[in-house]
Amino acid sequence: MEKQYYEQGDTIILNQTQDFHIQHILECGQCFRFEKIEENVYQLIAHRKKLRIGQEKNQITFYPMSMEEFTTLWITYFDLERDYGVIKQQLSQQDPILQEAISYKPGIRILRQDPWECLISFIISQNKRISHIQQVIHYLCEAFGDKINAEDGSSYYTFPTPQQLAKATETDIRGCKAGFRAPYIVDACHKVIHGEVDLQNLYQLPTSQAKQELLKIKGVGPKIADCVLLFAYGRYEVFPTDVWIQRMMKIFYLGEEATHQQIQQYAKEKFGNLGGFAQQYLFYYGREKQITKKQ
DNA sequence: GCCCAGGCACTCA
DNA sequence: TGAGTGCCTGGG
Repeated sequence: MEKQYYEQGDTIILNQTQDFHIQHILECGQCFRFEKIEENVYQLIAHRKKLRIGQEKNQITFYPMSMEEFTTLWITYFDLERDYGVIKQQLSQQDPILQEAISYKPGIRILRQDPWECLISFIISQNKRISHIQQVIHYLCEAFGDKINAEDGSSYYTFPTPQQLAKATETDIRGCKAGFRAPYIVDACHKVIHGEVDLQNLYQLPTSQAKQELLKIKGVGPKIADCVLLFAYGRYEVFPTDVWIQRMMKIFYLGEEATHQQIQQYAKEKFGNLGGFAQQYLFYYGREKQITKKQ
């Protein structure tokens, strides 16, 4: 992306609103530690920071933010160097359904999140609504993360590190309303701390091997592994297939009888390295419009 | 009160 | 190997 951002006091202003919509980015189901303050104004906690992101017609503001912090952390986080225009064009060209899904929420971008936080968040996500997932994560952060006092006098909690979370017993984690997922979180802590699953090393591995590593953790199946690969490791060729995506693929492309495997195979052939992006447009579209049968 | 939600593990054929 | 079922919890 061309350099379309500049510093103004303790705010960074981004003049690139074509392929960036803060609501689409945060509410498309890829991340959970955000809060809507008002229309098009959100608070986000990531990288141990809390920031306020506002979007008006032609500009997006990040506050509080220095140019240095923006360039070292947030350009990567928001994937700002990637030209989503090209991706959207490629996907739209081959398919009217995707074209519709993309034009419905054109401002989606795939965030590059912290693998550990992403892993735990998606373990929590099974059988839960987003508000509930957010609640459990909040409890975990409050109980085991660091409390940070912001300059404006407010405070917030960081996402607990594996070491911090490992101090929790299964009972503690159940106390955070994690329910049957509590032992899964304990297992994730154990395997990560003892190096049985090396999250840093996954960056170096081919996607299929990285997936095998993630699957070693209890409570992590193909869907959650794919979500982590996509939202933390930037493996855009994966196609996380949950119930919504399954519905969409059956309704729009493959028919009711299609198996999970056929869906994966079809997505691989059709979307290739853009599978992750296609998935996210389709998912958000389907869920928002509650598409549960052929229109 | 009942049903079910952005899956997974476990069991049993 | 594949299908069926239970799971914490809270919101509709």
